[in-house]
Amino acid sequence: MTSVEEPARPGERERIRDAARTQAEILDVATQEFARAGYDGARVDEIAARTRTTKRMIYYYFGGKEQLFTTVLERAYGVIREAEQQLDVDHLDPVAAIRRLAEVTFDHHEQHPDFIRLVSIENIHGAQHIAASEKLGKIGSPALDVIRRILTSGQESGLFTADVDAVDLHAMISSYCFFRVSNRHTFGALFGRDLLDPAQRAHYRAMLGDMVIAYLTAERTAD
Amino acid sequence: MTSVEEPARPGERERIRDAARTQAEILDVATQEFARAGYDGARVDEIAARTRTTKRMIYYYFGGKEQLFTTVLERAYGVIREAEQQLDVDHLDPVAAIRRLAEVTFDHHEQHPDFIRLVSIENIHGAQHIAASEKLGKIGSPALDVIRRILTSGQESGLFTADVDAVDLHAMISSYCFFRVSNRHTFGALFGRDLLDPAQRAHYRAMLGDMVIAYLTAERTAD
DNA sequence: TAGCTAACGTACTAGTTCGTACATTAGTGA
DNA sequence: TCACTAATGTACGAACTAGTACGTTAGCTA
Repeated sequence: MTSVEEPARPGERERIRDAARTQAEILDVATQEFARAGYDGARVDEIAARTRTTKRMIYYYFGGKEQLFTTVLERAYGVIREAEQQLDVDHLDPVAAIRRLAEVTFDHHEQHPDFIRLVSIENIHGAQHIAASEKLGKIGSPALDVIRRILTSGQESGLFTADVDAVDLHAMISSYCFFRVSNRHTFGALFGRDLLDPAQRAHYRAMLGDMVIAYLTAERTAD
Repeated sequence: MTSVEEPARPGERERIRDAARTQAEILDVATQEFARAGYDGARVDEIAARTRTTKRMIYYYFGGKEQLFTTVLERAYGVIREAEQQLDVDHLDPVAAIRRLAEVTFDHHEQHPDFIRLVSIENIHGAQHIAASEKLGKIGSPALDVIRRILTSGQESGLFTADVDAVDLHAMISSYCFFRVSNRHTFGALFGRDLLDPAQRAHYRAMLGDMVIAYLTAERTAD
């Protein structure tokens, strides 16, 4: 979890009333509850019960279930973006840079299953909350800029032969990482293989990198 | 839709009572409703209202909402399996066969968005309905057998260098095809690109084939 | 330290939703 | 054609659930 709970730094005794802490606590629990049960399956009463505050405060701070979910989404996407901004691969050659990018994406998806579930849920609802959000609409993805730079560099040097742009490549990498987490349960039930098996982790991680590099550098028949 | 409605073959006048037809009609509508709104978002009353029968019959034939969803899933997976059984690529060389397999998978996902949504929903609920289903547990995938054959052939001939088994490759192909449909909305909202844009269809279809072939046939550093 | 307001809690309601008790009839087999 | 049962319709209830009216208080500021 991306818990923002500060366990009352020593010396600073915990106040009874703390708007920021209450909001953060609601968002933490709401994230779990929405990820657990989906939008309609989530219960506002359940979220309230698992915080130190009451349902009243959810409506006081967030307005309603719908806006609460939107805020949960906004915060979850914010975490991703922050992580993407940490990404520094400019010192690597294009092939190594792309592999590194793929690996970081792979790791990040694995480490944030709740985020994956929220995105799946948002897709079931046609991305209506993203559309309704001021914050989520306009902000681009830092990862996309990174991909764009690597891709240009690789294509100019002739290393990369594939006819793709940054968004395409991002979709390719994301689909692999996302599916592994989002479809873990049905895939496991139907094929008897746990895509998140720790023993297989390195294998799947390498597979992604190999796949992307192979695609980008494959010999193409001129067309 | 996989509508099973037989519009009363001429000469055979439509009976008032027809168990098979009633059940099929319920399943058709339930498929749409569950795919539209998710498990908890779906309304039993809404399903009933959109059939020519009543809610009473849903409980009469299926027992309840939960079992109805399970039956909907069973039928949806059945359709996929049937399609996979049509697949005949044994006359093609391994490279062409894999590309054909990828293309058929690509097409099939695109043509059955409701199925994709149902699987996404089932994953949100931890694949509990698949686990509860007698039918869904044991049946393997015909596509897997096909992949297994192609892979063996390609690896024996030295064409394929990648260290993957059939399940891995199936996951790789599925993830690409699945994501394109399942995450269409959030991806579109965030990156301004519709992955299902008809004008881009051929591009994405070729991209998948290129990717898989490149991965399977890439020159490997011996390890 | 007084008072003001943001922050909070309790108790309730209106509407919804899954599920069922009970009554009825179409169609079939003897 | 008669009786029997699978198939069907109506009406209702119990439980849940998002949201709110109203009252209270912690803690800051003048």
